[in-house]
Amino acid sequence: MFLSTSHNKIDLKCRVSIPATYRLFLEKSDEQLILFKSLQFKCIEGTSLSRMQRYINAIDELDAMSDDAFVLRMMMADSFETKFDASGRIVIPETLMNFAELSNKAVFMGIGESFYVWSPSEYEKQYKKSKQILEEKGPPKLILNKKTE
Amino acid sequence: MFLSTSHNKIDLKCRVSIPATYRLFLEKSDEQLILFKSLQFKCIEGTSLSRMQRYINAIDELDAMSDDAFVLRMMMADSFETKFDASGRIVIPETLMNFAELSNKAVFMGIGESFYVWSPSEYEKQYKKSKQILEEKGPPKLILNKKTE
DNA sequence: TTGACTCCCATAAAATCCCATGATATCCCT
DNA sequence: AGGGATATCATGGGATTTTATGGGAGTCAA
Repeated sequence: MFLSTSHNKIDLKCRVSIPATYRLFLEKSDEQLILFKSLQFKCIEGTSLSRMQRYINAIDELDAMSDDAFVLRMMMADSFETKFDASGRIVIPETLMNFAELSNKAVFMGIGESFYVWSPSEYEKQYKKSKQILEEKGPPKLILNKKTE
Repeated sequence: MFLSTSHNKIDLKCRVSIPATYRLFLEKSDEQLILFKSLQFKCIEGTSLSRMQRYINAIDELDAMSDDAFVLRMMMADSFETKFDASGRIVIPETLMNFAELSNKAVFMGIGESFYVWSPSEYEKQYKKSKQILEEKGPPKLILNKKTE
């Protein structure tokens, strides 16, 4: 499970340490790490290859000319399979550095099956936004054991 | 898995470097590379021989006299089995160079089980279109209800 | 013998591996 | 429970390998 948040340094070679807990989770389940452009936010999203596989399979099930297929294919094209060096770091591809406007700090935010990588400023912005929504609307109504057919 | 995008040069002998990640994927799974004319776009499509086999099987399940079967057989006829030279390059057959209107640059776009090879201008067009769809319609439904069973 | 194609070698730039270090965190022994 | 010993983590930088690309020599066929 990808959980908790940590602020790590990006060095001149675009290397960052993946939080050890994330890395151990991937290693334990013998999974490759995939990084890609978030479709919703200005951040990188990280997840396991097998989870990404689900989206790849979906492409074949859609009408090849459909809008969803278009967007999913582009998502694959903007994805990178990465692996750790001996000390648990990955290199963030230049495309993704630019997309998420990263320079020398990355905020890792675990959200369960995947995690986000933000620039510190973008992270702050999102964090404040969620706090504000919470104040205005109160806590979300969560249905924990919803039936998933 | 064919993922990510890269812009490679086509030299005077019509040679291009296949992105190393694609090549390694094929070598690791001991697969031949097949190139053929895309049925949907003005680009070359590349995939593994075993996936091509699935297309062939699909034809057998169609009415042999149908238009679909006819078109698919034509596609087979324009397919090429290619192999790398010692430094990981392939030669793009002239038919395919013309079909995709390639000259001296090729954009490799990995979409999972296969990849596209575009001319830079055609790639741009495709890229912009998907971005526009994303803006107008938002991410595909299956991204939004990420089931975490 | 003239193209067209295939090997083979060369190279600059980039990616990756390898070793080192200070800072934490964890263990273990009394 | 204290406190030193040990492991782990995040980070830095140099050495090595791989990648993408160019060009020439050999080969085969018509």
